[in-house]
Amino acid sequence: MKKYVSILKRTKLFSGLGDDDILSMLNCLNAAVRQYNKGEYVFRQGEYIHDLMILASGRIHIQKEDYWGNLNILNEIRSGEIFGEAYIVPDSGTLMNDVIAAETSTVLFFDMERILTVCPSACPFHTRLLKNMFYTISDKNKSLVQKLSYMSERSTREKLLSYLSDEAKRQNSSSFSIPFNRQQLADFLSVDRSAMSNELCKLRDEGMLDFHKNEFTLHEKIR
Amino acid sequence: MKKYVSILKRTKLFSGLGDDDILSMLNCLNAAVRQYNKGEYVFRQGEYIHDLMILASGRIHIQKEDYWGNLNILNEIRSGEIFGEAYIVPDSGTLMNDVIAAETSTVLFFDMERILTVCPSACPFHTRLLKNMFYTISDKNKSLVQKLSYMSERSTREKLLSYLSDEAKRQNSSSFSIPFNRQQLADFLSVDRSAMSNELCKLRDEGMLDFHKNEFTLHEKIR
DNA sequence: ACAAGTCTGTTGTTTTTCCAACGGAAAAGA
DNA sequence: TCTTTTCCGTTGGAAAAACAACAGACTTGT
Repeated sequence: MKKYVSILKRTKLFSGLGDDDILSMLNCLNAAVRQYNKGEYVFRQGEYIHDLMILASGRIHIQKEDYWGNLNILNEIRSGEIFGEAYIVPDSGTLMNDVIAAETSTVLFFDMERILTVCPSACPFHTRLLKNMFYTISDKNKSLVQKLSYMSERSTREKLLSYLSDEAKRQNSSSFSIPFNRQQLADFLSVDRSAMSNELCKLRDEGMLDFHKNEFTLHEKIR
Repeated sequence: MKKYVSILKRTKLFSGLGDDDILSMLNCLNAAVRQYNKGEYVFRQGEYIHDLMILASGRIHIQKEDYWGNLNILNEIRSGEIFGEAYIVPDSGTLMNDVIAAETSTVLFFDMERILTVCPSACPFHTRLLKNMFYTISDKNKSLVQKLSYMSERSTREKLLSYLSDEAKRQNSSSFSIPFNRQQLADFLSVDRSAMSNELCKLRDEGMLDFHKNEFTLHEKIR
């Protein structure tokens, strides 16, 4: 278990905790580890989940296969991120998606029940962990709502505007950079790249904004 | 405060707790109440939020106004639901949306810091509250991810298929009913009603599914 | 410095969605 | 029962997005 402490230290869930604290908590929380090879299933649609997982290394895909067999990749979990947090409710039903290792991955499992129940020995850092966990889930929630607000726009143009508008707000400046290239932005907003590129240039020609690579500048509306 | 206990009892956050427990916890958590008239702002974009809110009565809209002044209603909070849970992270930045009373509303405010810190008097039901809160947020998270998966489909047809497919899984039957009429389903999936209606009929004509009003039946793919 | 590969804008065609409008069926109300 | 309203499917034209294909700019690696 010791070798995972340095990894866990850098995750949101264990931030602010010392090596010894983490190590003692791994016992306290009854943590388990498992390795998965590329392509191996971590969970399958229909299973019940009782643990919270942290991906210690590797890359994991949350996939969905619909009634007629069409496959879709919903989310990519990267090293240090948690997953399964949406299924910690006792009667939340079975897993809707498949969870598959996209490359060789190491997963840590934590007993949810233990995390939520303050341990009898009054493990002193449990409170900190609880807070961190709230923050992590709450943060994930926030970004989900935001993404939802972009995707609920009807047109590519409006999706772009709402996303860029939000980024300007978030970075508190009408000039800002985004963490995507064009293809990634298109995937993020679920639109066609070339159509999006086209729309971006129209917006530029109309004087709404300017951009150079990933640097964007929004302009005031002229009245 | 007493008059709110009966309302709170029916919320997920306070489920499983007795009247006296709730009342003592309202003190423990330093709860505050405020009334809002229709059209009044509860929060404005740009504010910092430190509390978790429960809507005791009324209806509240989470709205978004983009950089150029276009308005969008993102979410409707109904009586008994929580909101603001996405902003409990200390450095989560300022609120991205406006929060407005859609009708006369009563809002209860809870100090987040107190909820997350086990109170010194070891308030015996605090642990239960913490669990409930995890469950509530986690549940919200789950439904957000699901909705996101429908909306990330490119076409109306695929949005319908992924939603209906999921409902069939969830209700564990290829025959099931949905809680929407056509217009509501279209709003939920962010598509045009008539186009969606059209697509539904095409799917029916192709033998993929059948429906009568809100009752749907999915058919196996013929190979 | 050169070659190979990636990223981005552009264009024309096909496909899909949006929009407005209408009529029939069902539901709600008087 | 009769009227009014809501819901739903249908249609045709306008608008937008998807798709395929390509060329120039920029990167990367050798």
